[in-house]
Amino acid sequence: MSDKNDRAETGDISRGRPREYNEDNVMSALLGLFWDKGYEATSLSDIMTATGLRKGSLYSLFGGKRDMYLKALMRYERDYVAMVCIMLKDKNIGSGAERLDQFLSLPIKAAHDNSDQRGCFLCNASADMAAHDAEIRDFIRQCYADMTAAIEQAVQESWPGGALHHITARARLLMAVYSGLRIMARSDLARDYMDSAKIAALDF
Amino acid sequence: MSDKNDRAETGDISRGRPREYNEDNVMSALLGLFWDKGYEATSLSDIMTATGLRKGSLYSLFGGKRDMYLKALMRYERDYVAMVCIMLKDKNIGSGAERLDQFLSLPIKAAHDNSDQRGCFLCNASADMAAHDAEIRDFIRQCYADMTAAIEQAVQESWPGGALHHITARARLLMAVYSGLRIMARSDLARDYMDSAKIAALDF
DNA sequence: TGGATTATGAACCGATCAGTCAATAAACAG
DNA sequence: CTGTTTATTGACTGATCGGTTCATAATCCA
Repeated sequence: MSDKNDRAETGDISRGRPREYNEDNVMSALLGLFWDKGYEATSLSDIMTATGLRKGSLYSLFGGKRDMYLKALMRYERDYVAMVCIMLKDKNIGSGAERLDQFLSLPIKAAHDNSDQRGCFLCNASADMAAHDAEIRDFIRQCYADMTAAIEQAVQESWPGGALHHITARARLLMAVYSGLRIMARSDLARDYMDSAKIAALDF
Repeated sequence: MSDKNDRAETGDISRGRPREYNEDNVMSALLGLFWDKGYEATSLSDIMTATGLRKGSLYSLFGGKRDMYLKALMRYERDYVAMVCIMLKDKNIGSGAERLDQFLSLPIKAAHDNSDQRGCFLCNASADMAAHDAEIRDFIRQCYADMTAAIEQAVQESWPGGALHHITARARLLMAVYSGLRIMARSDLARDYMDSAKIAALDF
């Protein structure tokens, strides 16, 4: 629940009473909640029990509930989106085609190997908050753009001699397939459905 | 606001005070609200103002808010999903390939010709409610299955001699692309992004 | 005209919502 | 020790939540 050595760990030398919590754990709990339940269905009391913090601490750390959501989304970008982008661009992992296969396997592994029905928080947030919050919408759009650019690198590698506009288009297609599978996974989409959609997307 | 002739219109011969509203209009308003804002963000008072009905009438017509949502989803199925399925199967409209083109044009037309950022209510509901409501999840899954079957017919027509498992896989792929574009459209995805994803999905 | 039946509207309900605040506690500096 | 700073806590706020109840209104049938 509390890390008394937070200050020592982080090298924080600020005065006053030290924090009893670890901000990283708080952010993880916050992300888990919003990822699973979305914005409105997550209440402050849910957040209090999940983080172990009281409102006073939460509101000294965040500006409000919406700010908590945005920060959770930013953490998702840092911990998940960025890692996927790195994977898609890392030639040490495998060929371009292999990395694309790994990319489209993510929704399947999550849903059926890990029984994780939460889908992709980015996609959920797009459905949930994007249409009514400009700042969140813009952040999501940037994440999509980053992922698409990373996909494009893998596509380019897997398609020597492909025209640039074809490569771009194919990357966008794969981004859409990924998002679609992630959203459909929330409805318990069967594994063989996802498998064959993946195969069709990669058989090219 | 009210249709005094509702009874005459519908041929309703029930006794008692006649309804002052048209159930079809109420369902349209309900669908519009949940489609745009999702379940939790839509309040009873939103529903009252949009439908013009008071809680008394609403709760005599529905079992509760969640029931209103499910009925709205069923209406979406009837008015949108079913029509898309018919279009995908109707040979009078065009070739299989042409119908698939029309199908993947739906997200683009909605988002950019009609400036409709609501996406697909089915996809939104999958992100919003499916993970925590079994009945809604099953209904959504059935809608996906119906759409996929309709897509499969058009794919089969556009791909004479294609092996059945390839046709099935391709239909599932196109269903995922559609869902992905619909979800990404909630974040104001650029038209040329959607266009090229569509072209890549159909260039086969 | 007088039940019987159904719909409507407004008041009302306890619960919960996000958010605030002031008292208290725990650290450091002097 | 005292004073300063920051963190934690729990009580409190007004608003709103989904839902209920009941008197009244409007229709049909007899």
